[in-house]
Amino acid sequence: MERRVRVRFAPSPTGALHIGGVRTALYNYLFARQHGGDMLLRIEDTDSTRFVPGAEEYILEALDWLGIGIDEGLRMHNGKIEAIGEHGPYRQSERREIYHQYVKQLLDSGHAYIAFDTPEELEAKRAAISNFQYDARTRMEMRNSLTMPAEEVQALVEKGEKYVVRFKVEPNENVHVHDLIRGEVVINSNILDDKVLYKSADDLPTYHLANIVDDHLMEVSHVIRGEEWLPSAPLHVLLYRAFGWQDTMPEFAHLPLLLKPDGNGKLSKRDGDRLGFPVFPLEFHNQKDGTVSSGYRESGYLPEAVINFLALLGWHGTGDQELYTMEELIKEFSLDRVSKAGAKFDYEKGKWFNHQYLQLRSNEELAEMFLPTLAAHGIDHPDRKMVAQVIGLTKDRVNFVPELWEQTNFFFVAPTEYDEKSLAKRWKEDSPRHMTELLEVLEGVPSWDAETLDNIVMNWIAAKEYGVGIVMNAFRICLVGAARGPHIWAITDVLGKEETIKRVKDALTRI
RNA sequence: GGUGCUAUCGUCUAGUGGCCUAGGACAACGGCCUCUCACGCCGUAAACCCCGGUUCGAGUCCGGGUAGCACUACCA
Repeated sequence: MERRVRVRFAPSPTGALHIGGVRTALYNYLFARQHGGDMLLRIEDTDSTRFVPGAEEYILEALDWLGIGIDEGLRMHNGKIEAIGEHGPYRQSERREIYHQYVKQLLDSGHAYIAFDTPEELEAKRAAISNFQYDARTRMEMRNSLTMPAEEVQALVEKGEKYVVRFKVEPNENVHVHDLIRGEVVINSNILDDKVLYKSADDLPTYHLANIVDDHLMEVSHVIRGEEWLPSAPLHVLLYRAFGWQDTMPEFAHLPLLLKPDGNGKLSKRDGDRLGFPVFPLEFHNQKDGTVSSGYRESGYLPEAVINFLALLGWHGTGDQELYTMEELIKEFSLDRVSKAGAKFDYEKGKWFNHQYLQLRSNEELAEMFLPTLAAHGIDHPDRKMVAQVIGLTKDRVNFVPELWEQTNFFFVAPTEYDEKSLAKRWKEDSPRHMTELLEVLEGVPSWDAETLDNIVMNWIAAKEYGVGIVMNAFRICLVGAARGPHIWAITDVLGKEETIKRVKDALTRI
């Protein structure tokens, strides 16, 4: 019996979507598309205390920007959140009634029990007994429905006493988890504790319960998530069994973690701040703590570059191919080609990917994207055609759109200062005389195009037996302010005759 | 501490017992191109964690060790 492939990405709205989460979403998406299945998005907001306003919108917008399409659940559509599908609601905080009946089912079947131990009591217990664990060995010493008379439990519950529902893990059983990436993982149930499944304080389940109930109800066929979930996978298997859902239990695949570039450990928000690169897809203004986190989009990354970069962090195709479109990824992606070991986040390679994709964009498109940077430098209403033209001359030397400014600024603003190093190396004793003569040559050209200029100026240089390098570099310094930039006739072409001559004259008075 | 996962150039990785004299990419370095700076192209350097075992043969399989990471909440 082949089940329809249905996968889900289920983030918590506790802040900006971490880049590792983006990769998880991507792999889920690729898997779903490849199998002609469904990609669901569910919001796991069962921890009311960690909710951050705007986070949900952020997550959906980020996926939308990256082109990770959602078939069911919550998604961004024309800037607004919409819910689609038959299995809603898709926010766990809106599914309280659903969870109630499943908590009751577990309670009634004896797979779970009510516990009244307060957080303080548990803390005291942990302090008193090293390695204390709420499990088969200790639960009979605690305040719960297994140790208290039924009437007392009921009285306390009715009185409004805060309680939790714990899963009753049967001891000494080897639980097998089949993982699509790692193979068979076996854990003895003795090391599992009686996990809290539901808390009456906010009338919400914890992740473990909500996750299993929702995946079952939403008919999820494959759970593809980060490796940090591997240790709790046996608990989830036990939960499926307790509900009697083992026959439709999803397949599991635990993805390797994204590690920090230096040293080891999971990549975190702080690493981005520390090392100077974004760890979030979009810029995020956290309304809860007032912090601002930089994003890939705002840093000038192209979504297709981020996708390609992320896809290869933990996955590799069969050949040497490194550049993949989303369509190619969908075609080639395979869980059994996902690495098992964590991948250090290589920001430098990310830059290279962006460089590659930047070259593929048209000059006009890049010009549009460059406008805000120009505006930031006081260039408010530039000639679009001219902007596209100078981008065409310089885009192959940048990794990001904003970097275009350093390469093109002299096209927009005439130099007033001249780079000392360039001067020292390229501005010789004869340069003022050369430039004065060049001025006459330029004034006399019949046509201001690259070919004509090149012919006339090169002939003049040859006739005078000047060095090409010495004249051209001095000329370049006059126009650019330094010994850098595109081909000189490309520059004069953009600048035009009048401006070119003006810059040479100005340089003559200033150097 | 306990449990689990993992281990190839600095980094991402190819490798599924002989095609491995370990391949590709990023970064580094050198050269070419050239009016400059870049881009690009060409090239150089750079790795199988250790110890045993299986086998005619091990980067590849097995065991042990070591190391790294994750988990160990009324967070996800």
